[in-house]
Amino acid sequence: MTSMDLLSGLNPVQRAAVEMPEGPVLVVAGAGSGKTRVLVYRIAYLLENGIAPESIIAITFTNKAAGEMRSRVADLIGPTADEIWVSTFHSACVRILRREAPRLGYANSFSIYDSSDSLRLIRMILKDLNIDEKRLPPRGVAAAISNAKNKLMDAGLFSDFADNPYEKRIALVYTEYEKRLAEQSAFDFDDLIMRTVEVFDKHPDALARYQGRFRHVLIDEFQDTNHAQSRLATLLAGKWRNIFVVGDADQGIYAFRGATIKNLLDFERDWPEAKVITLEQNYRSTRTILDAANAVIENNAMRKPKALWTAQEGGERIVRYHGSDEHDEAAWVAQEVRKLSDQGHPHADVAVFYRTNAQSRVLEEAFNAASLPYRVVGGVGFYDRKEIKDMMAWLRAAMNPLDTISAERICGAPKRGIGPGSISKIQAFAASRVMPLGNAFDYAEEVDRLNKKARGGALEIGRILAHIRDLDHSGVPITDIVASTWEITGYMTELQADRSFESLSRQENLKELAGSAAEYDENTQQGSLTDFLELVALVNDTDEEEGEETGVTFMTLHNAKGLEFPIVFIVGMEEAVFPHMRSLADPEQLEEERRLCYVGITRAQERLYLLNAWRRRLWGPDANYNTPSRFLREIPDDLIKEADKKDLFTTRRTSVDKPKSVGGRDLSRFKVGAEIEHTRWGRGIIVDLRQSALGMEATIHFPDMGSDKRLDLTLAPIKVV
DNA sequence: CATTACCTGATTTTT
DNA sequence: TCAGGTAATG
Repeated sequence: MTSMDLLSGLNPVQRAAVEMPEGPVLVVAGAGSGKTRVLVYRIAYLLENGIAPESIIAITFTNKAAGEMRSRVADLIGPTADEIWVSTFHSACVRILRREAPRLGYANSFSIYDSSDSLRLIRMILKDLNIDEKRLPPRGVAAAISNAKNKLMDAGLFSDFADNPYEKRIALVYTEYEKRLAEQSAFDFDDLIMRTVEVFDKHPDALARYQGRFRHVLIDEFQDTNHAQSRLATLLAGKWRNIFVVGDADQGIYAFRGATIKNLLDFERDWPEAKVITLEQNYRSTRTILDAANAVIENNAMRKPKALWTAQEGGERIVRYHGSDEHDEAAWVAQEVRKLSDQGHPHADVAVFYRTNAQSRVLEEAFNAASLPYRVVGGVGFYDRKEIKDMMAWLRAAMNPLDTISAERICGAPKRGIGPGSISKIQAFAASRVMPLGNAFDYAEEVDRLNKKARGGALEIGRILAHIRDLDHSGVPITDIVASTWEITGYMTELQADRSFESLSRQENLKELAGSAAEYDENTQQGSLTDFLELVALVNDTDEEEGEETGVTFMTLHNAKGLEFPIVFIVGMEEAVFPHMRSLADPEQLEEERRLCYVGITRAQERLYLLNAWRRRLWGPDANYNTPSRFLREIPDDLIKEADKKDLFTTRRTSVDKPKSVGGRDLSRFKVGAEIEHTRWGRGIIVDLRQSALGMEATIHFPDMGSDKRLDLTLAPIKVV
């Protein structure tokens, strides 16, 4: 491909950005102005001009963005693209640390602790230090440590700066936390960045290697970088000074996580010879939508003025609907989606955004009631689920015996007669032999006063871990290792013995885990278990949502960044919901909410709907009456059209159509109030029935057991009496 | 040691 | 509302 062909699809400004000579470049790119395009073409341009692919590193914020960039570059220039480092900050750092970790006294097979692992560790430390969780909430400690690490403040520095009793206590915990992470050869999320920087700071030869290699450093979404990340970028680009960053200060929505748009605003100060290019033409949205977005964002005081424009004229007016409550709001969305689909708009063209994940629930109910297809992106992470964490703990414990968090976890998954008491006995033994907990199971015979059951259980755990290691060494596909693990641990058998609804969905989840392992096996020539564990640690399931694009998409506004849809609904536009309650008191946080609103609005290509509810139940028994969001007031009236309410109630949910039979079993006799008999638990009464993803879920009260059970009717061994 | 029943407690966004 | 931790019980 010639240079002419390559660049022909770009406008003059985009093209100028792509063709910038070497040296630092800042591309200020408004929403929908072709930011990703510029990055992708820049890479292609560099390659065309003789830059070796392995000397380019492109860093994005999410795995999804990295994947997209990789495939778009591959589309342009073919398989050479594989040689380029296209990754997130975190995975780039892991890649560096896999090699350099020994310099920090870590094993190459280090574990990566996610936030729930860190929280668990912090709880243990609080217990050991005899600090009451009420005096020092673990979550707060975790947040403080995370913030510190994002600012490259290690425990020592933090202690030096701690000037009140509260901070001093946190400093104590932080110090111990770091010590234990090191003992367990584990990094938490924030460590991945901070400790990579530490390697570079302490070992000039390591820094020199990467600096020499990466002749071009490209960074997407620069406004979302935190101090540690921007420092890392600065270090990497330190030798060649070819740092090409793209960002939009108006779309910075991660300050709560330590991101600071200062990095973007100070770029020219940090790189005095920098060239700046501003992309202001929007190719995505209608004039109406863009006018609304601009009108909202203008209310941010702390902002450099910038106006996006579009060549598109007019467009549909923005539709407003005032729901009476959240159910009404959701039902209205559903009926409008139905109407749109009758008019020929595919469901996949529609997205519904909300501020918090909890809001998806009502929408799901409404869409189920209306039999409309949807998919929820994000929410409770797949890898956060118990069964997944349990399975991962087995694999992690096998690969990193120092990983105490995982070793403790597997003692109870499934139960083997090893309770807290036995664990501390084994731990004491391990300590006396200077041996990691993960290796101590094999020596259970030598542990003092361990009861018989625990002893046997521990020995079995030891055998299982050895077996997993064997499988890994003999190059067995990861899929088989995963499946073998849930077999030999007895985890799957235990789940299968239980016919409850939860158990079924857990089994499904485990199979899904095997599915992602299979995907890994397919895409990797010589994979290893460690490699797979790393992938799982850094990739959350929202990233890989290929496949069915048939339904309406539900997601949080944060998740929507970087995406676009012809038709967008934003629900819950009320004070205290959006802007979120926790931001109301602080002007800076409020501006972040406004940027979030800006992001949401600019996702829409053709039509935009903004909704609020007068009355909403957020948590607990009583409802909130919130005024409409200030962001609504900031949009000029002439861009907005009020929706009429008239046909709403025709589609209100009156009854849920339940399938007569699911999975070949006749369900019509199961009704609320019906008396049934269960082969194991005896007689019971159905107190609730609901349709679920997997079939029909019933809540059944068994008087003899004194408790309710949730069962799947298609599978549970029950019959109507 | 395991199970269960309560009982908190906390509720934003995520690599 | 709900999940996760803890206390009480088998």
